[in-house]
Amino acid sequence: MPELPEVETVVRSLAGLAGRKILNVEFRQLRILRGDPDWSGAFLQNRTIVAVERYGKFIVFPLEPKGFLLVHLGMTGQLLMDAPLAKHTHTIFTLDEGVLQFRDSRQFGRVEVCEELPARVQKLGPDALHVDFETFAALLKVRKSRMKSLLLNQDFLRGLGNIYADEALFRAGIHPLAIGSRLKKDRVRKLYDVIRAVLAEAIVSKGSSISDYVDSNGDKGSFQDLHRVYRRTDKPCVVCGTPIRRILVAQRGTHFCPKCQKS
DNA sequence: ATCGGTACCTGCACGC
DNA sequence: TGCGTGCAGGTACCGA
Repeated sequence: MPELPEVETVVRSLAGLAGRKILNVEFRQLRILRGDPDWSGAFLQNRTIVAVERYGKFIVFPLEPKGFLLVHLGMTGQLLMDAPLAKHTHTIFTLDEGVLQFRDSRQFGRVEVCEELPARVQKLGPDALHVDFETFAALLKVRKSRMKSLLLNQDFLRGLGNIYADEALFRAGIHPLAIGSRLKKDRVRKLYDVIRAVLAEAIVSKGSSISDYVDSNGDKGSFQDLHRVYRRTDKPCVVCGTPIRRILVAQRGTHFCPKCQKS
């Protein structure tokens, strides 16, 4: 669920945590903790949260005097401030002011404590919202995979997921099965521009809430009302009226207009 | 080095 | 009502 716009919205809603001290942490479900619970709990105790940042789809809490708390929301993860504990509350952070909890019904999300950002996180591609055009074009030029797979690949570009990959390819008029390295420069430019546009618009709408997504105050986003192809199978294309098709690419539901989107 | 397929979970909508 | 099926915002890991 949570892709770049949703994670950005959560991060912004947690900005007030800068300066808060972590007094105690309770790991109720160890599956979602990456690392040793005793070490992680002891490391976090009495550390101060310096800031709340986004790294692709990761939420990063830099700590003083050192280290990081990382949270990935997976498909259904939620970070909530001062909310009631619930069935799927897996981690409870007691702060000097307030309580932060991690909930995740599907348990695909992860909480991780580290002294340095792990290599697998550092090696992710450039951020989808901040990459410059020349870098984006150069990376795309050497990729032979299908565009949909490529946009989902965080090692290529970090931040996009299933919703915004489909929405961006539609806006760019590019077929999800098109091969990256074969795209002409003007189409690459168009794709670059619409990726930034759709992400920026989604952030303004505070993300897309399909079923679970909420920010740390429990508020839903509204960008789902502005989706043009995602989960609009058989509905008319907003541009040409052709029924939107759904196919599987890389095992993910992929929505596109067969008339507007060309290889 | 890249790529595709599979596994990991719970919950919901749907058809019978 | 209940059951089986398919689907869901993600990533890690495996083998080709």
